[in-house]
Amino acid sequence: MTQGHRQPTILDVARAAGVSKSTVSNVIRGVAASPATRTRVLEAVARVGYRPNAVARNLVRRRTTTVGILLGDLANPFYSELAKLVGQRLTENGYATTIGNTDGRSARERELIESLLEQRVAGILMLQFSGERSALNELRAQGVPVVVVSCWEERSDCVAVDDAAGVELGVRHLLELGHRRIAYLSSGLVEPKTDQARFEGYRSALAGAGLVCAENLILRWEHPAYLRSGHDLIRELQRLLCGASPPTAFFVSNDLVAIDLIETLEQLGFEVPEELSVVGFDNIALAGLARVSLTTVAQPRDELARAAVEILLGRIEGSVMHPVRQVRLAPELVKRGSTAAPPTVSAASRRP
Amino acid sequence: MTQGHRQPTILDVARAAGVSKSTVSNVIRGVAASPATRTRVLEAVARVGYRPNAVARNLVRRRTTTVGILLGDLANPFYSELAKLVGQRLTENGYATTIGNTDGRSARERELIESLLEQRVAGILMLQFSGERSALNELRAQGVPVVVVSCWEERSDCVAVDDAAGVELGVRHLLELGHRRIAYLSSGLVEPKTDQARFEGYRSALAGAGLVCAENLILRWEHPAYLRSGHDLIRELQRLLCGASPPTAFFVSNDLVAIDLIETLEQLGFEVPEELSVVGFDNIALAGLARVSLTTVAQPRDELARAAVEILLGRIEGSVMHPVRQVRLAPELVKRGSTAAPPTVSAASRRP
DNA sequence: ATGAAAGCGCTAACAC
DNA sequence: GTGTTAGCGCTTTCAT
Repeated sequence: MTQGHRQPTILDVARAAGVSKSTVSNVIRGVAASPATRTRVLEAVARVGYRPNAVARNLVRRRTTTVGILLGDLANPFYSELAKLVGQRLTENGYATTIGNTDGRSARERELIESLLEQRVAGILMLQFSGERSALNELRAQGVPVVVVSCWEERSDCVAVDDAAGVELGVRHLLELGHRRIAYLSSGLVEPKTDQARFEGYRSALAGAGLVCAENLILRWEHPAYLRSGHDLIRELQRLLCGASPPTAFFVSNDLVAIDLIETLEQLGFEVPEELSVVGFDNIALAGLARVSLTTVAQPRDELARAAVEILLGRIEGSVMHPVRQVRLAPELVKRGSTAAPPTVSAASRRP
Repeated sequence: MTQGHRQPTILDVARAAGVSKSTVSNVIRGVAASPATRTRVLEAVARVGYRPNAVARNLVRRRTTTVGILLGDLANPFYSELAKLVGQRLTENGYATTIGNTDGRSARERELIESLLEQRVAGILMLQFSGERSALNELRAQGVPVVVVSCWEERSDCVAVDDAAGVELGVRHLLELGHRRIAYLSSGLVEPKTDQARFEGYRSALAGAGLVCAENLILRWEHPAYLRSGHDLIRELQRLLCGASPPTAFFVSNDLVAIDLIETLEQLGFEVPEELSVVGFDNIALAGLARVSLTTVAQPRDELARAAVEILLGRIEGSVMHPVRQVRLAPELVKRGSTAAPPTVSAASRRP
């Protein structure tokens, strides 16, 4: 039992079973084994308490079965929910996962990629991507498969929702409710590329209704922060609300900030949805709570995870040299209690 | 650039720099190097595009710098928030993390541990633990450090909040508000051990006020489910609410279920906190939203993570043979809007 | 079906 | 300070 505290190796098993190393190896991997020796070896394995050393195996096979998952923030439900799904699928396929938080900083992203490369991961799933060209090049040069998830990236395999179409769904819903002055809100919590695509959707949806998007109805900030966290943001919001022709609704580029907005608006004395409507993006679990009840554009997380893993494993186990594979999924509008018809003029003017 | 697609090894660098393998190794590890050769080697590293192979290093050093994190459910904010903190601290200390979801199933837990052991992780952090004795024994036998986090476990290093004290805080708050009939609710989402400890806290707090805990005010179910998910659970809840002497308040063993309870109660036509008060446990971010505003017993997640990592690294890097280290942290009550004084009799009888 | 032998890419004594 | 050497524990030809 206590044998100097060296873990038993395949050689110990071989000796215990009276066979050679390679025979043990064969038995363990389930190839070429006569029933007789098979049981002998298995017994020996149990007797000495042998457990294969994956590190050694990985070295000699020159590949691991670990995939790296890079994400923005594990405390953000959108990422943790997605990470869970992706991890599940990976496990089912015999892969282990190692996780890294970038906190939205591209320096951190580089470090993490570097580390994953040293670990010789079989592939990488980027649930958030800074968009840095160099990172992608590095990975391509190393021949490590990558798929970018939930964020469109032409230069790489990727699977994402159709951002513009999603926003159009949301904006059109607001238009149908009768809103004409719809504000757009976004924070650095979503990647610049994604935000840009969503903003385009917003603009084109307005254009489709013969409306132009007014500069003073747009509020975007770059740091990954919430309204609550910065007083200047709240001031900007107030300026927006008290301008010449204030909005009657908001489209917000992700649920977390949408919820943050609702909190802030209510704190400022506005009622949602009676006075102001709010639409989010993502459909995180939180949005579905009765107390929150956020109307939002749902990303099909399950599909996202399924497609991402399928593409990644395809690259790892086979056709690395194939053309870029990109999947664009359809978003869906989930109507809940944060949207309603705009207040009538008389009701609106009743405000303090 | 394209060199038959074999990654450059330390030997390639050695040749390129005109030195031996070990000199390169020395430079990379930052030991014994004359400034002259140092730069020569570093140049060669850059020229050939060398990246150390961690797999090979791990094999020869007979240890990795990866720690395994086992948790119940990544989609549960309590775990994902904790996992983030723990991962952060680990990264700061040069460790990578690999994550595994047990989904609360102990079979899955065993599989994951087995896999981590094969990967030869340096240590394991169990953010949820089934309590299975055999798992712990196995790990001890392998000499792999483990610390159980947020769940008390005498047989192992662990750091957790004082569950009983936490519940007493919550129950005493309810008592002070004037509640006398306080129900206890818990689901399989929290480990049996933890639930037991919390239940004891509940009982002792009641006893401290000269109250006995009535059987018909207790609702516990074992599967990790929500009220919403099962109609029989809702029926049981209704039975509890319509009994001879119904509760005026609930203590719930975790926030997710507490929020679930509030949703269910409101759906059933009860107002929270006007008719029924609810106290949770954990203080996940969600609980702090104005729309949710859950009074709850906070676990100091930051402290939990800090202590857990400190103990684990202590074991990994040093004193494996020391006596069990256990840290019990003090919980804190966070009063919010889900608790209030019980309704007066006349108000109560006004119910439909 | 089984065994012998040659590494995988690196570190760590130990010589020089 | 630098080079030589002997493995780490396993897989994988290649003989037998």
